[in-house]
Amino acid sequence: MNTKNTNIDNQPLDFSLNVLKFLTPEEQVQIDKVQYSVSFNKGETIFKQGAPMPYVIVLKSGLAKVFLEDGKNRNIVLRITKPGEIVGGPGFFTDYKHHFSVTAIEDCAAHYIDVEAFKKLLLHNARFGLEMIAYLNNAHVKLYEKLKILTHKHMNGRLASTLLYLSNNIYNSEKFDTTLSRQDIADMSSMTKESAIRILKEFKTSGIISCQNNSFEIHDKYGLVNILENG
Amino acid sequence: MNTKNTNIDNQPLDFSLNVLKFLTPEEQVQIDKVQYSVSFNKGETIFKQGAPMPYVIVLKSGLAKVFLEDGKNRNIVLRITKPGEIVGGPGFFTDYKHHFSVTAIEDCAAHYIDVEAFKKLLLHNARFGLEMIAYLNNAHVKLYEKLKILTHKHMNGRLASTLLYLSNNIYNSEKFDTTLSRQDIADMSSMTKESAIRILKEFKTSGIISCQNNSFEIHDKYGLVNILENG
DNA sequence: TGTAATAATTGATATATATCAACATTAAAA
DNA sequence: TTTTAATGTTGATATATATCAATTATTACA
Repeated sequence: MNTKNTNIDNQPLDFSLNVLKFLTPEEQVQIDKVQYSVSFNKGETIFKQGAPMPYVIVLKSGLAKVFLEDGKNRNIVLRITKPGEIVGGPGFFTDYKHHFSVTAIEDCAAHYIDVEAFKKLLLHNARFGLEMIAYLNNAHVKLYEKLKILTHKHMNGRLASTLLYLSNNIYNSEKFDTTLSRQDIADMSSMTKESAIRILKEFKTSGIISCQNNSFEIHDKYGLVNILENG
Repeated sequence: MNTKNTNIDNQPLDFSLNVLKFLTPEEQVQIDKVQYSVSFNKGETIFKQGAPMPYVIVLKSGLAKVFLEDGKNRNIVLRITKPGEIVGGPGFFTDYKHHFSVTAIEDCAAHYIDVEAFKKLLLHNARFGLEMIAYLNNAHVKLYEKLKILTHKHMNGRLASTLLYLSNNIYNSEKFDTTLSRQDIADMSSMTKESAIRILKEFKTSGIISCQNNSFEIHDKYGLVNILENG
């Protein structure tokens, strides 16, 4: 954290963005009082796998990578998290620890919500709890997809999947600049950065994409889908 | 399904086993009325990935494998499910479809609970909902572990992990007979059956385990842990 | 019980992927 | 700007793992 971290000019939560919209207006006022905002610079750690989790975090602006650390030096980037998303992970109501790390890949702002206050809301508003279950289940299904891709697809397919994810889910454009490094892209695709670079070049040579430094453009989305599905 | 499938002599649910214990006595009576029991022979499909999910299932007896199908011919066995465990998967409150398949690996009996009745309980009993969230989060954390092992460990480590899982979590003994085939064990470890067989032989030769047909014995559990952690 | 079908095993080989080392480029800092 | 550090790129090589084909053991079943 740095000097930008402050809750002096605290920003209100945007309740339209996520399951928090299922809170009653009174509950929303109540939770807005106990939350506070923190800013992070690109590259800063928002929280760290294994650390205790006194807060549920809702990203307010910027992008962050959510990743598993394996104790050695290889990471698995599970997803990129966007504004409005709840990042607390499955730690709550189990061991109250974070089970993944989150690092800002752009300058970020995040709301911190006390986990006990959050729990109280779940205990008093069953509808909210139900929506939370739906939200968690959704994340769970996505993890199954990831597991299938990472274990049963070859490198080309895995990298195609990563590019499609970035284009469709994160940058919402066939053309995007990213602050992700080649290593990050490799960590999203479960391969070494050397392999990621080689396959990017292959894709470039075959005209499916173009990329230079941090600028990417997907020319043939169907081609990528085909590589993902058929090898 | 076969002639054993019947709800004529319906068995009552055992509420001590899982999150259902957080239901009130009245709710337990209510849910016991709408549930019914079904029996499956070894090898029978309990439910199938992609199928609609009108029921949450609680295994009553026997063991079943929970696995992802990738559309081709390779499966990922996520876990073995035991009596008392809720098997409904993350389909509920998302798309009401099953996101994995479940097949009996022994003769099984299962309780079927109407998913709408289950949902109603969640809406009326927030405590139950909270425990359900904890339960789902727990499953989520385990999936992270699996993801780490399957993507960052070599075959020896992955197979060691599978053997430890069977011994510690399923059969609760260093010595166990299993109804899992070599292919199942391979599917749990994300490798081909040929590779699984070769590594089992390696483990046998080095004296860490012995196995013949369906009988396994782990002689050096610490050795397996070491292989899992260090290669 | 004998026979067919299924599962387990082994070996030879091909392929996918990581590793290592060198070098180039870009970004950061003084 | 110059220098340093970090990141990206390429090629050569080693290794892990899958595939294929053949053989044997086990189970189901007529």
